[in-house]
Order: sequence, then C-alpha cells, then structure tokens
Amino acid sequence: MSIQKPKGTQDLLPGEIEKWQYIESKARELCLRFNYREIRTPIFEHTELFKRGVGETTDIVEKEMYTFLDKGDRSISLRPEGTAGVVRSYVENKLYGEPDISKLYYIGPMFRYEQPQAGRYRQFHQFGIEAFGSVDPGLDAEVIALGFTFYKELGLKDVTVEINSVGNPAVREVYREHVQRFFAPVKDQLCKDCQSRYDRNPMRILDCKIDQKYCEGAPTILEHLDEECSAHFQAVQDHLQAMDIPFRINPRLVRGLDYYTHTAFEYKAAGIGAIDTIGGGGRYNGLVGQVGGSDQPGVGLGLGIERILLVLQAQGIDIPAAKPLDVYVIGLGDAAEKECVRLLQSLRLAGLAAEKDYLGRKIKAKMKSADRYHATYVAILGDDELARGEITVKTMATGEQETLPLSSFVQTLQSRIRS
RNA sequence: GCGGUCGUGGCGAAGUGGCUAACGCAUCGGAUUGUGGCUCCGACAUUCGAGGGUUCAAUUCCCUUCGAUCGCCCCA
Repeated sequence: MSIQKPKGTQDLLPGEIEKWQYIESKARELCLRFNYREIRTPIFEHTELFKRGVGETTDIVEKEMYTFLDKGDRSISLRPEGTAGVVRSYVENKLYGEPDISKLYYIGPMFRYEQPQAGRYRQFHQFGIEAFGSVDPGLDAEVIALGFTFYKELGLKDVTVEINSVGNPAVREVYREHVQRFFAPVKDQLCKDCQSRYDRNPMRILDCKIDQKYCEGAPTILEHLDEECSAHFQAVQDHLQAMDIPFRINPRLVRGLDYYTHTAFEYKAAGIGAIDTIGGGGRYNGLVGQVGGSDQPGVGLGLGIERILLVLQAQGIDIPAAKPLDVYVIGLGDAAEKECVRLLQSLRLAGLAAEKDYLGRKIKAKMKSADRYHATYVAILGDDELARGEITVKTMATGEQETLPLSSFVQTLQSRIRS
C-alpha cells in the first residue's frame, strides 16, 4: 500500500473545499461587521506556552499534544487550541499599549492526539475570536452574540446557547470543596470515571451520564458566586436579552480548559453522533498575566469548522455551489486549434472562466466534457469558420446555436456573461 | 489509552476453501466521419488493505499490522 494520510486528518478535495471557502468568507465578513481583525500566529509554539496557558493538568496538555524536540533541542508543540498563541502574540507585540481594546480573530488548524470519531479529528479547524483589554460584561455578550449570529447566518437550525459562570479562582476553590464534601459519602458508589474525577475535577461529576442519581441536590457554583461574580453574570444575561440572543443557564457547564473565569458558554446542536458541542468559549481574566504580560482581561470563543459542516449536512442545508464554467472552447483542425489557444487566453483576460480540451479527444467527447463542467456556452471553431472569420456558439441550456463574428466574439460573450 | 463494527475496480456493492471475482454507477470507444444530456453495442480488478501462517488449493480459515468508522475518557 502506498502512503496514506495520517490518522485523523483529511484531504479537502474540490467539491468539498467550496464549503470551507464559503464558511471562511462568511466568518471574515462577520468579523468585519463586529470590528474584529485577523491575526495569524504560528501553528507551533514552545510547549511551555500551552502548559502555562491551557493548564498543566488539563487533558489537552497531559495527553493530547503533538510535542517534539526540534534540532536545537527546544520542546515544540503543535497548537491544540487557538487562544494561547494569540495571547502570547498580544503580549509579545505589546498590543495592550494601543489606545483601543484588541479585538482579534483567527481561522486555522489545531492539533490534538486523540482517537478520531464522529466530529473529532487529530487535525481540525477552528474559527475563533479574542477580545483583550476590557472587563465589561457587554463584551462577553458581544462574543457570544458573534458566534450565535455566525451559526444563524450559515443556516444552522436549533443551535442552543448555554451559559454559566465559573466565578474566579477563589470562588472555584471554595465550591470545589463543597462538591467534594457532597459526594464524599457516595464516593465508592460512583462510576470508575467519576472516582478519578473526584480528585481531578469534581465539578465534572455533575455532568456524568451514569451517576445522575447521585447528583440530585448537589451544590451549584451559581450559589457560591461572590457579589462581583454574580453582578457580572447578571449583566451578561441582560446584554444577551437586549440583543435577543436566546440562552439557557446551565450551572453544570464546565469547560476543559483551566483559564476561564466568570463567563463560560457553549453552543450545542444535534446531528454529530454522540457529540453535541459545536463551539464554546469564555472569559479569561488571569491568562494574559500567566503568559507573562501585564494582567489584561480577555474573552473569546472557538468554533469547530468540521462540526459546523457535519450539522449542516445532517440538517440537509446546502451551501452555495461553485461557479460553473462560462465558456468551453473547441477547435477543429490545426489552424483552428491554434486560434483557440489565443481565444482561450483572451477570454480569460476578459474575466471569463474558460477551458479547452487537452486530451486530444473527438468533438463528441469534448462536448461531454463541456457538459460535465456545466459550461454556459460552447464555442466551436473549425477551419472553415476560421476562414470566414466566424465562430459557432452553442448555448448549452437550450441547445441553440448561432454564428458570431470572430473579431467581436470575446467582447460579445463578456457582455452576455456580465449581464 | 480502551472497546464494537468494517476493509473486494475511480465510486457503490455481491460472493465463495478450488472452475473466466456477479451486478450497478462513472469512465473510454463505437452506432452518430463537426456537436452534450436519452437509447443500444463493446472495453474496463493477473486481483479481493498490508504482512505472515494453515492447506494440494485462501478474496474466503487463523495470527499480526495498518486504515476507516462508531463509542468511552475528553473535547471543536
């Protein structure tokens, strides 16, 4: 067997790639309206950045990173998510020194070493945004609104927004103890996964599908928020309501990255097998400081492109198809063939999508080829027509044919296609 | 990291321990010597993911491996 693509990666071929281009152009256009500007950071970074940024004890850093030593013995990792790199760049380029807050977006591949399944790949793609420099809860709401609007304008149906507050580190520490105390009496009866969650991340027990019966009456983090956290959370909700963004409060929502403070949110939709989260994000007020910058607050989101595609497919939503070919040029005879080469270039310079045959096929096969390309027109030039200074043009949709003067042929087609 | 299912031409798909590996789609050629979409005729897998084993004989049975797919953990 010849070499195959690495597990969990995919080739995006013509026919499929148009969907990606559409989604990406939609993202750029939306960011323009929300006043976010693109940033491109390296696909690999020093491993240390992700350890500090994403969190040493997260699954992502503990077992999912593509890490290697480069020839200078530096530990390098392929980025498993987008925020850490953007934060690093924000700090390194001193964007915090600019008069306005920084509103940035990115689109690109992320890498995690995991077992692939429906909606999960080792190389996957995210569209994400990050906004630095403000603690205004209105900015949290704007970020949530941008994601929701994106899904909506792409045509996704039944996308739900779930929000929660994960408080600040002090609140979370107190809450964590409450949860452990709550589950302590039944710890031995919890499922295997939850027994390990008990020490690592007790909040996750609340999300367990098996142990729901033990979760009844469990304390929620919302009950433990301090005054500042409560006020922030309430203000985010007020802003969302003002923007008519529907949302549901999910007090059990916990995200897998350590850096979140205050607002955490997820977008969910059915149709990707066992997975229902299609995007998520939150506020991260301590992260910039942890990465080594002046302690600027931030809030952001990341949306999975593959997951959007899967939901679109499940919901039977079509994405605008590629443009058909304008003209297919057929030359018959040596002199005509040569003239066609000139015509083809003229058509292309005139802004039309044009093609010819390169397989030396007969006219019948060339016509079939033109048909496969969904050509609007087929231009046929034989030696006799060339001698008369004419060219035959067939409109494929109707089958009608006409004879046009060769001298003005390119201009004629150009004006027809444009109108 | 763990578990289920699967792996036959470009694609979809039947099949069996032995006789030329069905069929459909697509493609190419012809009927139609300068014209597509319909119809008819013809062509198209020294080979059944890879490697090894059992056997007189393996695409079929066994082992290993790679991959796909779905699920668990976790996540986009």
